[in-house]
Amino acid sequence: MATAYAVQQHSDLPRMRPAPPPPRKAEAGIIPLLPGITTELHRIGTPVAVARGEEVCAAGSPTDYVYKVVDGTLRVSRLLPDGRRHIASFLMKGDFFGFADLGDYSHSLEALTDCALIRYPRRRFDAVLEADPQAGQQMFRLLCQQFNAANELLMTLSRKTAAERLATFLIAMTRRQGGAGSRQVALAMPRVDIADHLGLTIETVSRVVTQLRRQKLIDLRGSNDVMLLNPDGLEDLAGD
Amino acid sequence: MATAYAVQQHSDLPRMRPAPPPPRKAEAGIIPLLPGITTELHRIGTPVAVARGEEVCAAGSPTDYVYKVVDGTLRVSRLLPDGRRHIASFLMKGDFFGFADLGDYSHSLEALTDCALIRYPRRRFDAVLEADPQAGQQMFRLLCQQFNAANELLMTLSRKTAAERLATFLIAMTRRQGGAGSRQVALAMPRVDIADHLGLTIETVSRVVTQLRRQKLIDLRGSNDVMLLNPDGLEDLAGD
DNA sequence: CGAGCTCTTGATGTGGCTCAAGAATCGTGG
DNA sequence: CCACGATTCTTGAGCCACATCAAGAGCTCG
Repeated sequence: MATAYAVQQHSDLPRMRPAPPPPRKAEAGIIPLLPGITTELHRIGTPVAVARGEEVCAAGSPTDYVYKVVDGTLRVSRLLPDGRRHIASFLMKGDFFGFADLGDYSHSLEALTDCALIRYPRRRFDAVLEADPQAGQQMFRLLCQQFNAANELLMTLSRKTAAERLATFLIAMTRRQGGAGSRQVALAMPRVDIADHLGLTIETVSRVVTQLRRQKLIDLRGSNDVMLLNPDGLEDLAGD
Repeated sequence: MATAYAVQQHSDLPRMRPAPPPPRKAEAGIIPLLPGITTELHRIGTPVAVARGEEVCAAGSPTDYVYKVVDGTLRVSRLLPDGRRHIASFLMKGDFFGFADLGDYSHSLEALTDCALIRYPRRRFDAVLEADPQAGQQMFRLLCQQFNAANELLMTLSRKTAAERLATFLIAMTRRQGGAGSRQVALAMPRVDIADHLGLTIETVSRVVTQLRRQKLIDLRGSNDVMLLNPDGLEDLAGD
């Protein structure tokens, strides 16, 4: 489960992709922040600031902490030995990380933007969950949501076309960022992250974006600022 | 979230695949079975027998029950409106179904073999989880496992080749069925289910099986009885 | 023992990947 | 505020892994 293996190329494997450059290790500067948690958890959390591009924790390292996102966007990713990458999810305000991992983190957590997090020592976190049923319920519900999101993505990756994947992604991101009726998204992640999330390449993502634009389903104001011109049409394309 | 939509073909969508025939509805015959659960849960469970091919519950129907598998193998699947299918997981002895779904089931549950299940009324199930922290913890751990399995599959579907996917699948199934050192699997599911699990077609699965056989990585005794001739080689191929 | 599956194999097609330039965009320092 | 180097994004040409289409070959179970 370690991240940086030597490359052991197999005879007929796809050619290797250079692994993305390892992000700088987070300095974990302590900043003052109101926790805003409704349970016992707020007593054991420490506010932490993380700069854009920093790695908060590495896949394979021991799960010493659980994190809650207060502000900013992060990516949850994992590498194959030869550098192929998958981004399991993007985390935003209110999302938790690390409480489903047992011994070690299965994924890395990296900041896409400057972020404000709250860090909970794992042992105490577990202790609170045991002692406070309220908190336990809340974490259980949260884990359910994450599990359901993972299953959505499974359907998307296993059976949808590139255009359907992107439509699904854009709708989901728009909802998360602005609520149900919203028609605008400021995507915090570059194309390569979208590609690695959707099981595509940057080029394909780029091509599909222009295709959706030509079909008047979306419009761009700067490459990461997306406007949904025809949400119903997009939804239709996304399927289910 | 309903299953049987009218087909609304989009201009340039992939051609439709005929939806798999709807399985017969389960008769849910009550049979005598020892529950074998270590918590309060055993008091509210009812043994249920389900015949091969029957649907235990349908995607989109209300989550009236949670199920535990006592014996047999089932598939957890979901359809796109045009019939494309994904199988999220296969359930075996000890696995639970339905406790992560909120209002309605997001997936269908269908028996691949004759099965023995235990059925828990959802309301009472939730009540037990609230009252019995022991049971709550157990379900939380179980959900963690399912979540981690889903993430494994995400990595597989997003970035692995057909051969790597099948190798990953065969190793996982072998471990689940016979433990770490085992070298044999009796696959309970037909090729089409493997294909829908791994995001491939039957033909590709079939071709990869023969390819792995030619490479002396596996051998078959009957099309569903697999022997791992070279587990390390397979593992290598599976990656990570 | 034969009807209906499921599985295998072959021929051909194609969606998305790879390789290769450019064009925008973004930081950064002068 | 602008120049410019670096990064990200777009676009094109060609290719390849896997899908599709089409037969057969085994199984399985009345």
